Amino acid sequence: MFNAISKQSLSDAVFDQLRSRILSDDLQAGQDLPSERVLCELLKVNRSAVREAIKRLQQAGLVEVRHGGATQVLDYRQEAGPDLLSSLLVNAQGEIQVDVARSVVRMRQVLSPEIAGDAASQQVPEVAAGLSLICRKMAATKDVLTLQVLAFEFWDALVDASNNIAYRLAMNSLRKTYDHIGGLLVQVMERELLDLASFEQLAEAVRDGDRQHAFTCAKVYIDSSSAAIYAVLDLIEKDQK
Amino acid sequence: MFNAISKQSLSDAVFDQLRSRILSDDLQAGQDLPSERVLCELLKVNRSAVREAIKRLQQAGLVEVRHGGATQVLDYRQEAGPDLLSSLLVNAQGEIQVDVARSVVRMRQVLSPEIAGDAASQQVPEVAAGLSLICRKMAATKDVLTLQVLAFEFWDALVDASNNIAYRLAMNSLRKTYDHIGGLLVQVMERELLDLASFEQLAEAVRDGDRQHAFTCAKVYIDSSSAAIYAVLDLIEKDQK
DNA sequence: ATGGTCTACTGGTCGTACCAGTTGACCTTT
DNA sequence: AAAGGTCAACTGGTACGACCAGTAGACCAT
Repeated sequence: MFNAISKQSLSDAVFDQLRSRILSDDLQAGQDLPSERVLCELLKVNRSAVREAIKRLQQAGLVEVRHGGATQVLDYRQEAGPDLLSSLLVNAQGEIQVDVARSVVRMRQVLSPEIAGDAASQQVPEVAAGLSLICRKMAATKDVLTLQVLAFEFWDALVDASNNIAYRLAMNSLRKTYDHIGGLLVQVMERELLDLASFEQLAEAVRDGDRQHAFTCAKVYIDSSSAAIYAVLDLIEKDQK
Repeated sequence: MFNAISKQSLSDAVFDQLRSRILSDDLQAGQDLPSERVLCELLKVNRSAVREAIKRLQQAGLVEVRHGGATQVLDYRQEAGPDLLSSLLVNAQGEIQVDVARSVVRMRQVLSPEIAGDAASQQVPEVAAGLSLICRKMAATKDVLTLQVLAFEFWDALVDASNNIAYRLAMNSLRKTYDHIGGLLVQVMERELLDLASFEQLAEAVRDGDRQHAFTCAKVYIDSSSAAIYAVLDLIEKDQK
């Protein structure tokens, strides 16, 4: 398999560097960022590149910029949104931050049953059809990677079906975080992925509009899947010490 | 009371306009954005302003820009994070999007009990102290506005105590959405705000490390509070028709 | 049908000049 | 001493204009 060559513009590089300095407390909250002109000097790039990077930091809730005054570093724990999770997951040394990973898994664990329940109570026939289609596709393959993709599609469909834009956007952020370590998880979740019955049962509950049953099915599945991940995270944590 | 004069830079204005065009499907997903040079012409601003705005759109997950190719509008439902909620809440005509509001309230409703439960099971003495301090402050005031602020602080402390960065960042986004309509909610939630016993009970459960009790207390409180908000949203919806 | 190549686009970078808001030192005035 | 005005030296915001770099499509040679 080939991997796409990753390119990065200058402003992206500046953004990455500043972000990681902020997230690693190298630039602490309340502190002033060096002025744009100074940053140009330090980073040897044009001011436009610096400005574009700072705009993105601002958008991400990491800094506050005031015309005429200095640009201040904010407390990301207080200001930023879940978009940050994917960059928090891996620290500057490339190590996985286990506590961040646990947080993400936990949130997914908590939301998933509710999503399934809400989806069921919407009672949309097309959704049920879509879910069982995915189930059939899952039954037709034995490749774990394909299964994982289909499983993601399954949950994606459920999230859409829940008709809740907040769920949708939140899961988008969680998904992007998963993407960073998705490879690690394939093996871990193998057992859960092969457990087709769970998916079918859940699809059935949604078809029947049985909120409670959908909730329970989803909970059983996601709890066991989460437990498997937690176990791996514990191992990683021990390994890092 | 005085209100700060709101200023807006050009690139902010460009960002706002493009964003709202995207969110209102005026610029649909898959479509190409006009080229930067054309946008300059159309909007009568410098290219830097346009570029900074586009960088922010990119950061928000609304567009994909490819060097050499055209900049494409993405499907925000699939790509964006919860940061978007606050801009989705109010449409171009200034009307509240009731379904978005319902989504946000629902997500908060679902997360809150879990947050409380997780916070309780962390068993940190300082947290318990902080919570009861806030309770005492709440008992000492009868001003609803102050109460609301304190209530927010209370939940904020709980979220911190849950020791879950994903919860934290998600609630940040939800909070920013609330801020837009916070004024509307003060009266609605008056009854819940005055219900000090709930807060105290919850604080107690957290102090005792009683996960189950904390969960239940939080659920009872947040369910009734949510119900009140749903009722108002229903009214608003009827009013808009 | 494949692969080169040329051209007219697209976004990316640069440097410089100037506009606009903030801050603090300093100097009045009261 | 306190209030307010003034000015200089910062800060970020905007503007042009030039050029670099990647893409996509038309066209041509193989």
